[in-house]
Amino acid sequence: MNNEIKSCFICNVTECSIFKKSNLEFLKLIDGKKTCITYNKNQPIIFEGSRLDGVYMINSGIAKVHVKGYKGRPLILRLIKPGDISGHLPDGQNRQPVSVTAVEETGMCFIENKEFDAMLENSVSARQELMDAVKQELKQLEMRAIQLAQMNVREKIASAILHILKSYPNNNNGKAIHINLSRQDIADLAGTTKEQVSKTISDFGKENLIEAKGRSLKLIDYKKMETIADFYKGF
Amino acid sequence: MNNEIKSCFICNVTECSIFKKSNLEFLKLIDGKKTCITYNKNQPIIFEGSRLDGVYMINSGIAKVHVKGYKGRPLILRLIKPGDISGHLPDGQNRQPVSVTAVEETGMCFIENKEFDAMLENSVSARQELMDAVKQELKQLEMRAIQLAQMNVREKIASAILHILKSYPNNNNGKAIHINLSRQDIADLAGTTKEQVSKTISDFGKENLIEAKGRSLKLIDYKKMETIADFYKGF
DNA sequence: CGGGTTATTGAGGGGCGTCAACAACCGTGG
DNA sequence: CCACGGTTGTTGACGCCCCTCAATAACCCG
Repeated sequence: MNNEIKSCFICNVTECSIFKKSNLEFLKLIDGKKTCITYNKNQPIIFEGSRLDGVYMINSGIAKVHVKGYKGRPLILRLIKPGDISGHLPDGQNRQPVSVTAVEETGMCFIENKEFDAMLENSVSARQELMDAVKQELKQLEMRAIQLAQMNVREKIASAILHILKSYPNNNNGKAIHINLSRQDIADLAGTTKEQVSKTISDFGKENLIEAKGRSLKLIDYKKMETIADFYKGF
Repeated sequence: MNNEIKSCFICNVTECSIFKKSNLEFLKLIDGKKTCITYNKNQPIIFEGSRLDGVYMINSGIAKVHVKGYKGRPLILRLIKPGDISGHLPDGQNRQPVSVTAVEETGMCFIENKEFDAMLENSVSARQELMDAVKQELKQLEMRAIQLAQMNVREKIASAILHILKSYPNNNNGKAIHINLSRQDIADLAGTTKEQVSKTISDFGKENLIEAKGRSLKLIDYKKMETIADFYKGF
């Protein structure tokens, strides 16, 4: 967990959710105020229910957004990747509604609420971008609800795999990637059990849709996979 | 669908999501600009995918928020009641992400985007309240995701019934209420089938938790019902 | 190498979706 | 007013999907 500060001006994140239109003065302001933290694999970043006096931006790596669900069972709402924002939606009592945990080694930029709020106060476009990001989250959750309610296990797992692959960079160059997610994690993402995940992934392998062995995953037939998870735009 | 304008100053909605802290000048501004519309039972108000040049506030009645889900099957995300806002979250192409349909006769106040945006522009507290309302929606959707992913049918239907009753005024005075929702609607809310809803409601009747006959519904044992839907805060 | 975690695979059974038949309800028109 | 057809609700039978349990294999890290 090193703390080397990376300047916003050399930030390699091209698709940033809320600083897309920020002008130079703005970046300058933020650049001086933020801190950068690197989290290790499986290291918790935000705890559901805790208070947090600022906002995180993912700079590198991948993290999972999850909640403690019914009877304590975890549910992974989504994976987040560079450019995504986190911790910006505390509830009325200023508590975080979700947990965030690093999946791969993950670099985070942190801005204190004071600075963040001041920024929003002063910029119409920043407010606009924040609202757009939140809308995006709502839309995504809406899709999750549909998936969980109406898909069968096979379809849900196909969707989960596609979501995972989309979260990893270079996912479509035909190379196998190593995902640091257990079968249980995939199950918690798809809304099923780890055994079903094992069996279904094995099925997908036999059908030549993917090549999967343990945590190494390679997509072979993207088209067919999307057909199974017949899920247009989104998640 | 009459269009008589009701003044904000005599508005009977006590728990309004975004005008709670609005001062008098503010109400005065809005009062002149808004229009009021009454929708009949089952009448559509907002179409998913359509464009809408303003924002609705429910003034009276009940409406369902629903989406076209997987393979066209509907999913009801939630019921909304007086004080709730709607249509305020168009996506990037200015399209509505959800449909809204009147369940009971429903009175709506409509404000054009131009006025609404101007209001937000000018008021920190209005922005705050809008953001809070959106956060609330996110939290609620999060709960829905957990329900749909992790509860069994009995639990989901118990949750759905409690949600319905909470949406109706005077739900806890021990009187039967008439809900204009079909078994299919309840199924689309709970994430199951109409037959399961019929059977489970029948079970709940035998267990003396509710008295239900057709669309008349009376809650007998709230405590026990909540235990089944063991679902603390929220939905 | 060894012990603990994780993954795989199969067997078993129950929950729940599907189908079907019947009953109840509701608005319409004769 | 009753007849009637269409929609909605109820109930049971059936069967399959998928959860659970368990045993074995593979993997990972010290």
